[in-house]
Amino acid sequence: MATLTRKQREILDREQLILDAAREIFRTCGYLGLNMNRIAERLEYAKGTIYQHFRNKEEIILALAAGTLQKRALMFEKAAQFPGKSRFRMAAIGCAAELFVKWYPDHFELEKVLSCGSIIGKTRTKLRDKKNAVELKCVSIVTGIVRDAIANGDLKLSKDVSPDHIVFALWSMTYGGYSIMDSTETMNSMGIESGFQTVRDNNHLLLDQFGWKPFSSKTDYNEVFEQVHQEIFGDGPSQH
Amino acid sequence: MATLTRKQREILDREQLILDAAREIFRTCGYLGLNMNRIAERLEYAKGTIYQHFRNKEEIILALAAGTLQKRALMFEKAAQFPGKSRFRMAAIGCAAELFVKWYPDHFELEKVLSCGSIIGKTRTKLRDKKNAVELKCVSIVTGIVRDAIANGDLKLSKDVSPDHIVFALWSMTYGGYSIMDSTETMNSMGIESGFQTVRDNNHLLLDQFGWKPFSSKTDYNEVFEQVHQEIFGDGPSQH
DNA sequence: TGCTTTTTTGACCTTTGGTCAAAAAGATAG
DNA sequence: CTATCTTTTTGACCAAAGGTCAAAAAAGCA
Repeated sequence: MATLTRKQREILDREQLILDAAREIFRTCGYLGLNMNRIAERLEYAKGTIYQHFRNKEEIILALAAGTLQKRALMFEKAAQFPGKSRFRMAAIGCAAELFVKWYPDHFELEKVLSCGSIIGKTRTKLRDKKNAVELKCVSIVTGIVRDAIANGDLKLSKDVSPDHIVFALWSMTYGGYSIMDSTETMNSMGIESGFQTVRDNNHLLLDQFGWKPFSSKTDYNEVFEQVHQEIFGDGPSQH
Repeated sequence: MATLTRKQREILDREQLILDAAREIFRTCGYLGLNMNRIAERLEYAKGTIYQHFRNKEEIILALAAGTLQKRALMFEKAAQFPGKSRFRMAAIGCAAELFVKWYPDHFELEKVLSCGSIIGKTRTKLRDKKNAVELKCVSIVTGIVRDAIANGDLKLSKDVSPDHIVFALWSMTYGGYSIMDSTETMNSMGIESGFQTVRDNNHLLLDQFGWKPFSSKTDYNEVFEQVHQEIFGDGPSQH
């Protein structure tokens, strides 16, 4: 039948409770501190019950990452709707990406754990695909903006550069920059005042070089950033 | 006294044996598959003996990473000595970085594991500092080339850009690109033929934008890459 | 050779991931 | 409302792995 029994709904709700508890534990205790006993204890369920929802803690972590990634996809969607020139919309994506790592700092840690081969290897393909689908969505939103820019003449690509190439470049720069910022001591020895600002600048440098108008010499993209920040993301992370 | 007893030398040598065994196990079984019992068993030592060298498996992984990083520092040193224009020397660094990840693919996996807060947190500051020192060495070699370029006029920086800024940009792009390449399924859905080539291109795009001469429109940097490859790294990874 | 110091060993303990038969709760039929 | 069947929950149990340490073995020394 279409509707769920009361019990079935109860079980479904519990899944979220487990994830909430797990996220909290992961946030404070990290990968090694997160364990099934602790989750069960906190929720006052038996350990076996947790295992009915998730095969192991790695799958819980994967589900957590998929959850925050979903939020990023929503943020990207909102950003892509920023009215105005294509490059402003791309700047809005940059704003979304930056706010995302600031709003959900634990997501980065989740990603790092999941990037380890032997850890992600414990999860089922099916669940990984679910997360990958969300990630692909983020990518395709960005690619869409690039295509729009080409379509309306803001951007003319030389024939050895594709839209995917541009997306890959921005993604590399942003992901790499954030990674270095939060996991390397060496960063502190370098004379970088604000890592976030530098990543922004570098991305705009790239977009200039690709020939995407208007160039950053003509437009103050920090102003655009602030505008996007206020108008689109002014209400902070939405918790639902 | 200055010289070591036979026994002391034996112990010192054993440290390397442990690391060799651990590297092999880590390579094939990853973080979760590496454990003290297995190392001890393989070397026919008691577990307690392993613990005399390393406090836990995380410190072994850290030592392994420091080891390969040392090789990278040596490669960077050789690359920096490439004779010719400053930007060619920088291209040589790019070549070194690319060959490094190809020659020592397990290093990347080590780095990913160590980037997890709760894992790196189990290691002593002293050991982390040792690894950081090597990393800083790599960075300072690159910074040195940037300074040389400025000194001889190949590169004129606008005053809102520092040498560290350039190094950070290149590092972000390269590290980010390699990360995405080897841990994201989404990469496959994108139309990137060769990730390595794209990272190279993107780095040169950046250097062009920073105004570092000669520009990639004037010079075929793939040729420079091949030249560096042959002349400096033609003999493959040196095992010693 | 006998004593002291250093090193090695593996039994032992604890934690944690993971399983499963039995118990409890819930649904259904008479 | 009761008896029966089905689903869900439980926590005792097991195995694997991290980590410790007192006793044994080896090395150094006079």
